[in-house]
Amino acid sequence: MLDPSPVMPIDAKAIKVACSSCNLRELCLPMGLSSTELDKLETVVSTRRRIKRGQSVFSAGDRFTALYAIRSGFFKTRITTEDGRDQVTGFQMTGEIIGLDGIVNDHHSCDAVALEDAEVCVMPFDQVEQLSREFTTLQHHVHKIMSREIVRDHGVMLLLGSMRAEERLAAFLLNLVQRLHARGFSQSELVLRMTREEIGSYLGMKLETVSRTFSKFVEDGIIEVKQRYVHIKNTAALRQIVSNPNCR
Amino acid sequence: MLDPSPVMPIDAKAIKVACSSCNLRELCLPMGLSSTELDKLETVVSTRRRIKRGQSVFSAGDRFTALYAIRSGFFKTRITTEDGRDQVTGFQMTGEIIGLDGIVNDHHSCDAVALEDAEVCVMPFDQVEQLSREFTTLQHHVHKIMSREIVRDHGVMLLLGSMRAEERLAAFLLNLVQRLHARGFSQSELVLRMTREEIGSYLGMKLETVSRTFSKFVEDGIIEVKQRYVHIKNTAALRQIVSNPNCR
DNA sequence: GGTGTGGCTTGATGTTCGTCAAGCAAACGG
DNA sequence: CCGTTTGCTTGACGAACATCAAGCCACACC
Repeated sequence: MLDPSPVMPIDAKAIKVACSSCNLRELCLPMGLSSTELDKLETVVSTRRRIKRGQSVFSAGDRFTALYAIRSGFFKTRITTEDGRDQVTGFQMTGEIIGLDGIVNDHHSCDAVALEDAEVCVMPFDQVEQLSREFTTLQHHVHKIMSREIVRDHGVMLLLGSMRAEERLAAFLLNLVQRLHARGFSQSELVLRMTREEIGSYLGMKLETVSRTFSKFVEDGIIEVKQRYVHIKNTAALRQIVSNPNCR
Repeated sequence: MLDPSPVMPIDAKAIKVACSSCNLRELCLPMGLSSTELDKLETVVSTRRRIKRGQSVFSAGDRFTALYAIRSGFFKTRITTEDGRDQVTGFQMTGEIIGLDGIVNDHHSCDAVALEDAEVCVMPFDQVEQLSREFTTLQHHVHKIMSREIVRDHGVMLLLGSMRAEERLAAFLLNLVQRLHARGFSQSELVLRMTREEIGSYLGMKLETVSRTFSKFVEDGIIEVKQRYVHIKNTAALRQIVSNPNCR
């Protein structure tokens, strides 16, 4: 009910956002909302933040205040233990929501690092909660986003707990290319935004093993690799590898 | 606003539930709610279900209708792939909420199997959503429960992605005993409700390795094991194992 | 144009854990 | 009570992956 303009921070980086004209609205939080609901949502998503490559949107320990919708760019989320262990818990791209980990303890438990220059929409969580008390659609959508994250994580557990190196990498590539395709990119070509080491951390293997497995796929004619560029020549073969535990 | 009595199913297993007198209310959904909010919640949590050992509360593919609060008993959740792979994604005990995986696709993506005779409170999700539009506290609490699950899953990824067998089992035992202690049980003794194979599936190792690792801990005088019964003699040593990646 | 530097590849070797197999203990059911 | 089943333990062996090491490639920066 309140006009957002007077409370907007005077910040060169704070840009008025218009979800209704955002070309990500079918991927992002506004999915399925009516136009009046969209109008209200825009008062919540009032600012954007630019993140330079290597910088974090938030870090473990930071106070939780907002969720972030990725407008452009590519992120990794990562947890670190006191004893210096590191685990990449996910890679996020355009239209995906990050920050859900912070809700439970009012502080974030992981870092969200930009793997390339990026831009996010800031969604103050108390306002998201308030609005989702008004709009059933939004409420339900927020629940779905959280549930999706849980289901995704279970999939990663399956991968880490029961797959071998080749299966993991094949599943990883298929997942990436599928998500990119949903965003209008090629089904068969992609540019990795992360290092072999980051892939390895996510997949529970060492960077050397990641590299060797890439080489193996190239030898088998399944993919072409040139540094970060990957061309998937045989999607079916990758699927085969994932779904055939006993192919040795 | 509606009296629940006339719509209560006439079912011997449907018992009127009273969250306000439930001794789990500090663990379960009602946490932090005022007494008037509690009264309302009771109209939502109108039935209980008894689950026999080996039976499922829900299975992958089942239509999602409700969340379940565990009143008594011990569960595992498990996902299965078409090619027959199996992954235990968690073990749940008294006061914990299961079923969150079902929200995103209106169908469950995992099975929730009782590892002993159990009883759950059925919480129809549309009613939970309705009530959490009325009560900020409940809304926020639901969000926290989902966020907690996400953070927990990230912890499991860390375990699966970067720990070795001994570290995994040590972390697992510490986690179990800590959760049991929060429920009033011993800090040093526990009875496992799951088989070695189920532990192995959860921890991404084979049952033989689980068994060998138990034996190793026994040899080192860290624990005593008699079948499912485990006595932790040296909690510090277990912690040491978890937090010392380079202890070889 | 050299010269770092970070990221990647590849080889040789070692360790951890999985696999296969056998045997035992506890629980169950006639 | 005995036979059967299920779960657990232990050993021998092998496969998969980690580790260590060397060298290469692409790219940024003087």
